Amino acid sequence: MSQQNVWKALADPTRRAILRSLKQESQTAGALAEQFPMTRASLSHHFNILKNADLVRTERRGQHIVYSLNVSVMEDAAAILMDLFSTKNTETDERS
Amino acid sequence: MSQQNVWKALADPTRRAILRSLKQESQTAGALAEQFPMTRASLSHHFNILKNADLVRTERRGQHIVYSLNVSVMEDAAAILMDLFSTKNTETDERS
DNA sequence: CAGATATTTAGATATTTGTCTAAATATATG
DNA sequence: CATATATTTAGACAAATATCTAAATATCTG
Repeated sequence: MSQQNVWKALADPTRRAILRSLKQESQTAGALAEQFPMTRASLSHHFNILKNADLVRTERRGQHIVYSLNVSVMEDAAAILMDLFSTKNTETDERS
Repeated sequence: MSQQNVWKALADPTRRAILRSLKQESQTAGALAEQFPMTRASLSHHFNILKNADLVRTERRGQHIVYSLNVSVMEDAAAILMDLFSTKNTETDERS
């Protein structure tokens, strides 16, 4: 997980909404898809970005794939976020 | 300030580095420009995005323009960020 | 005012991003 | 095995983004 991947993942409102939904309960890709006005293919793209940032995990259950928050990485991410706002300058973040 | 503007502003590593630098002290556009390997025009573009998110403020001082953190909005932004990670689902964030 | 310095704006361009449709893959079940 | 269901992948495309160069604007100073 690169920090940049996390920031990029969080920059999109659909992806933040996915995370908020998963915060309430783990769900299959299909269940998530019903909550968003776009194709399943588009959602799948967002899932990939969230997986790349290590913010969610997947587990196959029969035909379904269950998405859940990767809680420990969410906590890391929160720390990264907060770092930007802390008074001390500790983050070492490569420029692109 | 829309939330989306804040998230987008924070998605770029150069802009996060600008914020970290301003966290230490307010600086002129020129002083900031010396810290980044890109043209002043490109930096100016990033400044605009940060201003749009209301994360920084400007004050003209003679020929110079001094950039500083908009502390209260930075605090708001931190709250927005943390909301995504809290256990309760309170954020109401429009999808694009 | 004229020239120098500081910064922004305008316009061009290459890359990235979000979305779609169509096709592929994986699993379950009759 | 054949078909149905769930999900992902591939490929295309429009819009957004980051960068550059060149020009414009603003201020200071002799």
